[in-house]
Amino acid sequence: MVERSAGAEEKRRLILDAAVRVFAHKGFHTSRVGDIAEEAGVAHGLLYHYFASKDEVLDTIFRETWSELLTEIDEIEASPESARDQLQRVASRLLGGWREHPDVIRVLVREIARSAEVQQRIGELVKPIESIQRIIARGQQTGEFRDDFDSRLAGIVFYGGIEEVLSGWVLGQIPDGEDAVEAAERTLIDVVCAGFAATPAPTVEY
Amino acid sequence: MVERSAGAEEKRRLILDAAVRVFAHKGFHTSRVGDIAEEAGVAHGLLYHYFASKDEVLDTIFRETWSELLTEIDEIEASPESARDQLQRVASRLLGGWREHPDVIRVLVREIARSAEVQQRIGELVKPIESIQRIIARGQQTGEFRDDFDSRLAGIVFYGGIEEVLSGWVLGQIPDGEDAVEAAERTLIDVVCAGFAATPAPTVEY
Amino acid sequence: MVERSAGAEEKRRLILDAAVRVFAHKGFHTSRVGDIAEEAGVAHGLLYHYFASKDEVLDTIFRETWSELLTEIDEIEASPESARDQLQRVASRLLGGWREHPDVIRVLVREIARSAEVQQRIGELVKPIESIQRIIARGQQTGEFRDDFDSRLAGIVFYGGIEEVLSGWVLGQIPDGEDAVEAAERTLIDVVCAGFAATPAPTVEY
Amino acid sequence: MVERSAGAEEKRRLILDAAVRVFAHKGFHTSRVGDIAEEAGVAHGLLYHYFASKDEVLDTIFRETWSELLTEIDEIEASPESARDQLQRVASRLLGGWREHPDVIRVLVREIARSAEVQQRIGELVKPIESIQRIIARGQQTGEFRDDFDSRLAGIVFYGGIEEVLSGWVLGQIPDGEDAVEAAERTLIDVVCAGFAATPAPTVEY
DNA sequence: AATGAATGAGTTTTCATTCAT
DNA sequence: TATGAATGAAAACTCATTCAT
Repeated sequence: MVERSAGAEEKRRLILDAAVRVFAHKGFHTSRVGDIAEEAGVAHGLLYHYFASKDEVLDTIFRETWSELLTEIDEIEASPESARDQLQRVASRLLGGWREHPDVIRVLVREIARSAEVQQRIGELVKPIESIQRIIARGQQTGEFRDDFDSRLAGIVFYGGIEEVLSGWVLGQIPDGEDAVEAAERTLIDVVCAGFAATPAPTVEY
Repeated sequence: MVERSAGAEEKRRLILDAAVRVFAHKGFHTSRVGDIAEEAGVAHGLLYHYFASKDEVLDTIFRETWSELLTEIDEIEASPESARDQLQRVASRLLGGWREHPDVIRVLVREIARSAEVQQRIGELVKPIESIQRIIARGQQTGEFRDDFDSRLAGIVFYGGIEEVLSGWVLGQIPDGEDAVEAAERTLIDVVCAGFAATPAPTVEY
Repeated sequence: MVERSAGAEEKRRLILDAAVRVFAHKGFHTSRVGDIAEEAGVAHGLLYHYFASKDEVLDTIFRETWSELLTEIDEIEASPESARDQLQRVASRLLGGWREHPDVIRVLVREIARSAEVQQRIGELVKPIESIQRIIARGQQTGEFRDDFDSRLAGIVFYGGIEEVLSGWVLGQIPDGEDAVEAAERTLIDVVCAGFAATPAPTVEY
Repeated sequence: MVERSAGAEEKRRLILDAAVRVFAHKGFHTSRVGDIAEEAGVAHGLLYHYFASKDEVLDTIFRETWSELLTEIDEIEASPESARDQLQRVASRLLGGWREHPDVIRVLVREIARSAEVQQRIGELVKPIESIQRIIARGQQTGEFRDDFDSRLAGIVFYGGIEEVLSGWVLGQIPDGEDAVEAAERTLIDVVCAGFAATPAPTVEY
């Protein structure tokens, strides 16, 4: 990364933050470079001083957010806590992001998570899922979770639950209040982890 | 809706099917109207004989697929089966679509499900979630499920699990074999319904 | 001209009349062939059964109206009346067309009179002006009019006066009542012929 | 109106002048945006930097020309001259435009003056006629003109005469030499004002 | 660094015309 | 005759990107 003056770095941030807001509200493809520049209060030409293309702006948003996230998830995964607690903290981290940076989440969920284009450019997208899958698998090995289900699929289901809740907030389908995050987190963990739980498996009788 | 000759209806289908394939492979925004026409083997002008715009083609794809889906889900919801069985069948229907019409699912998942543009045009997108939520709530009322969790959030989590599995297939992240669908379905139901289940509730201690 | 069955001729008229209405309201370039067909209540393909192109429809409208007009003007020019009376009748004929076929006049004034394209195809457009110019010149020769002005220019001015009045009606700028036509005719003749008149200003008495 | 750099303003003019030439020779509807750009020697995209659409280019041409014209006509109307002299100067100004900017006149006459589309957008089109009508009416009040004719209709006739002369030049129907303008002006005033005149037909002596 | 004028490839859409039925 | 499905040339307009200043 090239060393830049403080003022320059400021402008870069300005553009990046503006891009997040614009992408969040209009979608990547529908957003024009001029929109971003206008939102940032700079001339659109300046964007090309800091980024090679509109695509690179999106990539950058993702990477900056994601790398931080990945670090934290890695730490959680490395902690000595129970699998259940680890899952809870992962969910908490992912859902909590919403309250702090809703627009960033909007962009991640809508423009990145399901886009094949970006998917190809960025392999890191699936890393959180992989962490979750490993946590579950470890929970199965330690006997904390029962082991009669596929941890890979279960990880996907767990992660999908998180993403859908985020998506619900993004699209305004579910109430998004002060304690909405906590409620969502609790429900998710309660329900899914109960399903994972080793013991008194529910006596399902058909 | 205008009455059309049989031959004309055929061409309309041709274009619609071609559009599904093209959107599935290149994404809506990246697909050109000419691509669709070429794939369908017709002149691009013909597309505008049947549809008002490229957008309307996407809308139509969604609506035709979705209305059929909604009918089936309504039937499931109205059946006298247990909540768990109903959920299983809903999941089965949603996941089963992948095997039968993968490209349609691709388009639904990538272009429609999370797109704010389409979302605004189409309120029906959330109906399956609502069905699921009602099924869960009813399960709680009958005592089949425990009632110490929020059925609305739980519905979202369940639906999210389904969508993420589909997404995994769409993006090629999880194996997609002959029995992948059945496996996914089983895991989903096993895990999540176990979490819902009334008895030996997990001893949650914070 | 090809002999046609009575029914066929009817359809042709239907289309032609519809075209007049449509051109009058939307202008030639802005009118689509489909608009004409719809207005006529036939399929747009049929138009090409009777006319070679959209252009030919406009040409036909012009020719059918104009040839009748030219015949009448020729008759007026050949009559033994005074120049002033001839001019009055020409003006009367041109302005009177408005009451009977406003849409035709609309099309003539707006789409044909000033269009270079049509102008080139149709030399007959200027024939009324030429008649007027000859009538004036003859009035000068007989001493009815003074001869110290250019009859060609005067003819143009006279004709221009007529056209502008029509244009005023077309564009809704001047009142268009029952007797508007007569009033316009009188003013035109009063004023302009008085200007042409050889001697002592016209004592206008009705 | 946005402040622009001198160089930018130059390019804007370049495009506007090119548009006048192109519209004058091919007509508005037949001219492509690319033609204008080519004539101006710029990329067609630049046109959209300065104007919102092809329509706006036409509007601008009209407005810029017309507002200047209206100012001058207002000045004439406000002058202490006789009605006849005022009419002469108005005619002179309108006809004189032809010698100076024939292409602008071509566009005004053919594309704007009688177009319903433009008419609706621009109410100012009729202002010169209104000035003429007021001048005539004032002439009637002062006794300079007889008052037994409708000044509104007379104004239209007068203006129509002017427009038709311009039209004759535009369409190449009347000779357009060095002194054609002066001749036309003289004939118009001679004839029409004589018709207006209160008393014994004008003894025109040069 | 910063601006915004300038470029032009690319896209949707329109619509006159043809033609099989 | 009559229909309307089918064609495809043409045109307006967009917008990411470049570059002179």
